[in-house]
Amino acid sequence: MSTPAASLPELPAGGEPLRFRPLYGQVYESLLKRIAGGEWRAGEALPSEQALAAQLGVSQGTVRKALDALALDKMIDRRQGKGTFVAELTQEQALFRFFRLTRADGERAVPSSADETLKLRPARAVEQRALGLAPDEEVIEILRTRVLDGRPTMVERVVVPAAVFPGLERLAPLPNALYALYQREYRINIAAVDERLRADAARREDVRRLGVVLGAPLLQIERVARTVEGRVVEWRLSRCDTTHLSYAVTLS
Amino acid sequence: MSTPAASLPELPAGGEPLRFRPLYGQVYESLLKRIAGGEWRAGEALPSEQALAAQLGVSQGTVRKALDALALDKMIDRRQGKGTFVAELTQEQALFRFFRLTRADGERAVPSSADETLKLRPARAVEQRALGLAPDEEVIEILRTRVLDGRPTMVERVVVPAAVFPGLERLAPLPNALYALYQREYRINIAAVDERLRADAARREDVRRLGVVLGAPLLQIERVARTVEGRVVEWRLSRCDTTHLSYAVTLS
DNA sequence: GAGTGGTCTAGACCACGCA
DNA sequence: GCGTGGTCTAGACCACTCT
Repeated sequence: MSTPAASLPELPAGGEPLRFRPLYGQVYESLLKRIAGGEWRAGEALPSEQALAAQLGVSQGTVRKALDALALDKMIDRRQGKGTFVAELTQEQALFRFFRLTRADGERAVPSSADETLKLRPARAVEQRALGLAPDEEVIEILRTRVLDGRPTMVERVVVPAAVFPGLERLAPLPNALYALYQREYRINIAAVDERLRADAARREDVRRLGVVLGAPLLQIERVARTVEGRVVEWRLSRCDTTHLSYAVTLS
Repeated sequence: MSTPAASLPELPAGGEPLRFRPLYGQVYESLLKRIAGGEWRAGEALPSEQALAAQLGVSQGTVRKALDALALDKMIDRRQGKGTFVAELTQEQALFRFFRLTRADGERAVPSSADETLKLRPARAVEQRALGLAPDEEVIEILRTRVLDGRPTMVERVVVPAAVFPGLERLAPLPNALYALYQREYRINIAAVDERLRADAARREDVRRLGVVLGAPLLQIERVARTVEGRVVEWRLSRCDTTHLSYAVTLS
């Protein structure tokens, strides 16, 4: 667990001769834990750089470097003249930050949902592996059709551990942006998602939900979503009709 | 053109009341131009921070901030104790940095090429648009089958402006990693690629090259590759059999 | 005007690579 | 042991937001 944080130098590998660990890295970890622990809620301001420096007994420059790293990792928002705030997923950010389907003209399409069903059931083998669950643990399955530009475009199956999201099945109908809900209702912040894409032929369920012909090529996206601490809290399988939309990503 | 650089604050929008521009941003631009202009070749060392600071008449801290930003944008490599070097695409980096196909176990598959053909021909409309070419400009088309784990997996069509890569058609057979070749032979550095993915049914050419059945679902990847200055110098269309591999990406 | 983050400087010291 | 980049500090001043 505990992702080394993209913005920080790599941690020492296992069994090393005890490597150097910079001060600002410790400040980073300390602040990260306090944020994750809920000391400040999403949207709330942290103490000022000066205050944190005094509190932690380090210079302002060191605090600044830790805060810069936290901002790079999207844990906080810094606003000149105002302060430093715990990052908040607005409905809009939650929709677009992890949603890559775009129209041919490059505009992001806004999804809505239809035919949503929720189920509480035991985890399947693949879900156990992906979510790191013990045998017999229960999951909540959300099955829904996503509509873009008025067309049913995507069949989405979302699976989360019931223990992590207790009572989620009673919150239906669910909002469009699940990750904002995770944050608001369960204080769980999705920090990154790993996606695996492949092409697959439409099955009967796809035909029924999307109106495509049997065997039509669909883009299948398998996703696991992780918190800052590296805990996997969601597994998701989406099957998309890419006739009018495509999955856009920039690699650098 | 001139991407504002991911690591720098946003540039003033058009027609603004003349906004503040930090010193380190100017240093960044200055060094970027000197690197792009070939003052130091790929792999060569830049002057030390101290030397640059003296040369530019700013403090070492300001130079450092500019160099940090350049490193973030993968323009330079910094090595403690050694120096600062213009980023170099090794054959391996070039292959993996922009290549997302991975095996089920998460290991990156190493591609090789087969059935390569090169052609010099006028640009088609779609290529003119993507590459920003004038009518009647010529392009070089590379058509090849990519083999992964011993299986023909991908049909790849690479199209580049003939004016940008003069004589490329005489360099066949081309190496596996084209971007290392672009850098070595033409001093063109690919900084980022934009990819658009969709699912499509296998056509006759796919059947012949990949051995899939007609209509089988393929993952189609359309790519444009950009230099640091934002110039699009390559357009690429890949069609992949994702039976044994998938396209993996992390969003954060 | 007070308070915040952002920039810039100058200098000390540390970790690392190499000869 | 020297030169490099990396860390840490202390302080001055600037740009921005709000009252």
